[in-house]
Amino acid sequence: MADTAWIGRFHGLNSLPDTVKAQLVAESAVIKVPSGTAVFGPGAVPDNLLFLLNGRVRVQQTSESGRDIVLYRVEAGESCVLTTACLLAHEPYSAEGVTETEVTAVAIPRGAFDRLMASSKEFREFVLTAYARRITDLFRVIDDVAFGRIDVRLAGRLLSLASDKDELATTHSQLATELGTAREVISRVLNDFQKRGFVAQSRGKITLLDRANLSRLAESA
Amino acid sequence: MADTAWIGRFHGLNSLPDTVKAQLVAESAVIKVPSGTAVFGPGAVPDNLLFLLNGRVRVQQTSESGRDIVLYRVEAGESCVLTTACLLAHEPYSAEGVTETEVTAVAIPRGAFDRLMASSKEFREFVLTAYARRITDLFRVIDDVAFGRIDVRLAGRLLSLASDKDELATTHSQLATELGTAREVISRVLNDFQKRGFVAQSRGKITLLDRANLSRLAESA
DNA sequence: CGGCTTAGGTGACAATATCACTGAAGGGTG
DNA sequence: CACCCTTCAGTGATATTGTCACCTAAGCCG
Repeated sequence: MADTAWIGRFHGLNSLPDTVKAQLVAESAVIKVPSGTAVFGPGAVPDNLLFLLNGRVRVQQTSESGRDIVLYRVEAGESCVLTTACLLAHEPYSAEGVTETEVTAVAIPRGAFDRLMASSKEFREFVLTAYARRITDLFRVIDDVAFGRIDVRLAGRLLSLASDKDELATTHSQLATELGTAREVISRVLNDFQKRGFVAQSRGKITLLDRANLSRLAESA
Repeated sequence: MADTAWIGRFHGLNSLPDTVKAQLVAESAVIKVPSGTAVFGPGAVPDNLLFLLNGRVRVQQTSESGRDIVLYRVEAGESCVLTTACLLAHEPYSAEGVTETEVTAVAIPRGAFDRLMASSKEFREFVLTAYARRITDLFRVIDDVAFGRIDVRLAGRLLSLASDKDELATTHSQLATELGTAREVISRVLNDFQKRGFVAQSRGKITLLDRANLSRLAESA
């Protein structure tokens, strides 16, 4: 009996019939990818759909001018549907996916993916729902970039990047990429945060001192 | 013999086996929608996937602050996949689709959509490719909003909205929504264009006078 | 004609982006 | 350790874009 335990991690895959689960397990492979690897993007066309068991993938875009912006992150329990889009769309994507941690993932080959799409309603829903979620993520990015204030966005991003820790090992440049802005802008806003006692800074490190006020700022739509 | 002629309009559907074509035609209905109708969005949850035979649907988003931005347009021969996303994602979308012209479309009910996804590899590819295209559209919007210059974007948008005509019946406000900016900004840029002889303006109307220079500006990444 | 609604203009100011630097921190290496 | 060297961060000047407040003009309609 193959080990189908990982399927339980994917909300929406649990309800697959046992035969389909078996098929899925039989045709897929669990892989490990080191941190910092491009899993798709220009020059790295994948031929697998990835389901993340552990770790995180950052999806970002580089504009012609060379500037970057983070689009969204794929977390454990989610699938990286852009890999399939990458396969199907023959136009080259300017977006790329990079592992931010070591990643354990289930790789489903193209053929198996298609067979599963054909045979299982639940699998179809899972995949289409994943697409829908990414699209909403992108809507959110557009809204933020077009209409959001930089200080509000930065406060929110600091909190979400820090998660439960209070220290954040990141440079101003990286934060600029997170928000699609310039490093100088981040530097100025962070200095302002520092003056207000929200954070402390040292080279390559930011310490959150006042989550309450950062949250309040982040919420002020 | 049912009329399957419209299928020919959809690149990617042509290659469907005849049995599938017949199924598609049998289960779908050709509908007409007047201009200015919301086909999906908050308060208008659809239960059909639309394939556009004629006309155009504008998809735009309204931010919390009440400002709008146009995300992309669905043209004849394309499918409005966001309707399916709308169905699947139980979270409410802030985006809405509005017909810009009278629209003739093939409406495929949810159930038929799912059966087609199950039965036809070509149909699956068609749908997933449509998703991929929308995602690239959104990438493009993000890139423009985050890194593009307003004059460059406006020049490009004027050209694409005008298509082959030289007159454009649109207000500064509408153009502001196109680009997700403020009316005043559009007014200033248009006055600049006018001074440079690129366009002429009158109330609610813009005439393109110098496409060559507008193009050159639009291309200057 | 006079009032009403919508389109568009404008100045002042705020926020953000860009440019061109500067110095400072830390990591190697002799 | 001293010396480079690279990367990170700070800063002033300036350009672009967004915001606010208010104004004028055009067209519609009674």
